[in-house]
Amino acid sequence: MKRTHTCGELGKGDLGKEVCLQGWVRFSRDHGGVAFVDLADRYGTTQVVFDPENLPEGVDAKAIDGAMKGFSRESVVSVVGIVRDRVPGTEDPRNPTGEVEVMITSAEVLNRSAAPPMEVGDQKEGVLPSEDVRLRYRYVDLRRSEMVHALEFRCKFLSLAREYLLKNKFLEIETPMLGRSTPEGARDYVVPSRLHPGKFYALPQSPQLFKQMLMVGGMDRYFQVARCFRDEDSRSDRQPEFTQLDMEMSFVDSKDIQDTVEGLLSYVWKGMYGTELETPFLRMPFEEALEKYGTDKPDIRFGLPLVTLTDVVREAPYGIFQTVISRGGVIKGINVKGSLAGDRIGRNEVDRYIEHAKKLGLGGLTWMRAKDGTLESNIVKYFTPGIIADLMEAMDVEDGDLLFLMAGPEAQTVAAAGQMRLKLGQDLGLAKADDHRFLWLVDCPMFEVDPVTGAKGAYHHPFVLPTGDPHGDGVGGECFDLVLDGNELGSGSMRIHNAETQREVFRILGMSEEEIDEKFGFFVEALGYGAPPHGGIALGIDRFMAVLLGKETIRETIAFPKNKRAQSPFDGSPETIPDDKLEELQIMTLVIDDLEFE
RNA sequence: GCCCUGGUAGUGUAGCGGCCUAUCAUGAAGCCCUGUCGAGGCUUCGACUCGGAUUCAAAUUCCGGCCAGGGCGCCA
Repeated sequence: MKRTHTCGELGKGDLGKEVCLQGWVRFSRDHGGVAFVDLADRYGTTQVVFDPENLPEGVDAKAIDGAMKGFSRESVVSVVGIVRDRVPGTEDPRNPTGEVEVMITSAEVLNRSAAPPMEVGDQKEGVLPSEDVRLRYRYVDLRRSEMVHALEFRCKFLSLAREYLLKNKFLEIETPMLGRSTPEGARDYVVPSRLHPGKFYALPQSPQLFKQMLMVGGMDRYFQVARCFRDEDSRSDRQPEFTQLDMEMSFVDSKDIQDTVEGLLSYVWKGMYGTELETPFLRMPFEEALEKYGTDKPDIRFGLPLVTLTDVVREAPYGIFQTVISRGGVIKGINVKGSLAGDRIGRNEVDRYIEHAKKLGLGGLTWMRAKDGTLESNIVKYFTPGIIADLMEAMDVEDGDLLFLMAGPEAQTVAAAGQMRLKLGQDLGLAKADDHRFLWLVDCPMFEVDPVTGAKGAYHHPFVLPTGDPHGDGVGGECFDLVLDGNELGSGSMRIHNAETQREVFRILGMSEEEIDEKFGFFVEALGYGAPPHGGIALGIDRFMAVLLGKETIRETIAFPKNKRAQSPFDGSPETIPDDKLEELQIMTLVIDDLEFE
């Protein structure tokens, strides 16, 4: 008999029906006579019961009993039975199907499972196996409701996004996976060409050039759920292959793109959560983000702003500050308000923050407490009453507050102070998991200068439209990042649509005319054939899902992720290939039997 | 390339120089049990990541490797 219902849909309305359920044996409880089995699938769990005392005429109890001997955990089974009310008082209110049960009249094992390497049922306060084990047996792990939820969530998100974009004139277009390797950027994943020995394709780091050429091609509005590849070391929020919701629009400005994303997310929000997303999102200039939050992706779910104190304490005869300032460094402060439990952070905890500060690369951490209208600490003696008053005003100090001061070279100290702020926010429980705050990071620089080599690099990428003369000092880029709860979820920009401007930016980035022609000639040429003003954005879907689902890593939102070393625990890739295949591709490797030749 | 954390039965853990023939839970196997739902009871099974060193004695200390994760660099 074929399945008539899933394991998540039977209810009072089905009483008396003969049904066939097929699924996995999650838990079973054999009482010697009566026996219960929780039969589960993606849709839910239904209790089926073997009730030998109450079987209808003609049912072979022995056969059922025999089949059920094979109902080991996670075995796939098929049962036929009658939907009936549960004995009063034994309903399970936690389970949507908990008002009814299926009395088995026939049972069959479809495929017996070996003892599973992990608990699949999620009623219990689960002790999950290590990620290692979970990934090796991902097909078992995927049965857990948490994984089912994550994948359903992701699917629904993308499906709503697609719905919105299609309603708004966007055209979904696929772009090639086999393309050419472009300089700069991340390391490419590379694919050898059999027909052109010695030549290689590169898998796309993003469809950037193709989507721009789609605009030149008059497609007007494009989107794609695009798989992208970057051969760089993994982190909890990135892995070799990832998914972007990629968009591009013609005849728009930055605000149009931002409005489109806000509209898109509002639509998705409504569909996912049934609530209105607050728009427009906050726009925060790049400089303000760095100044107040010490990062270009601020988490604005809580305060604890950083305060620059360099000028305030400039005259204080405190050796550490003097040295730092004389070397052009900065002093940053955080006020942990007494109302945020600053007054409950004890000396031991302060010491731990000092240790943490050192781990972040700071020389140390200066701290003070506000009491009786002034500041207390072992170093206040170096500060005149005037400086203390200025400090208290700059940091908005009240009794009970705890101040942390950090000093050092600017970039490093700002970043470390930002990390410290996040650490405090986390320790004090200031950011609530279900609170989400979007913001647009705007007014970004066009270029960043490598502090060591002095070379200019693109802050976003070389296709961003400069806001002025690209040679101008500190010229801005017409670009913006979408930030959610301290995560960069996307970055967008207006693009250069003038061929000469594009060449000029390449030159500033240190490319010769020959290099430009060689690497980007096709692209610059395209801009010369009627490229409309255009711009777009790409949203990092894996990260987006991880943040919304409250997951620590993007791997929780990907069915088959790579591990930290970019290997696939399921199929064992990457793997060597036979010599004859290498020969066909005319490839020789420098690795022989694990010996690497440099 | 570098730094940090961890590696004990199938799974999750305790132990952190001799009380270790290694704890507990879960699981698996078997038995008992007619209303459970993480059922319950009884019995049994099953483990110190690898190599070296220190020591009378190492799961425990040290060194190195391997494996996993987090981070720095890297990620236009």
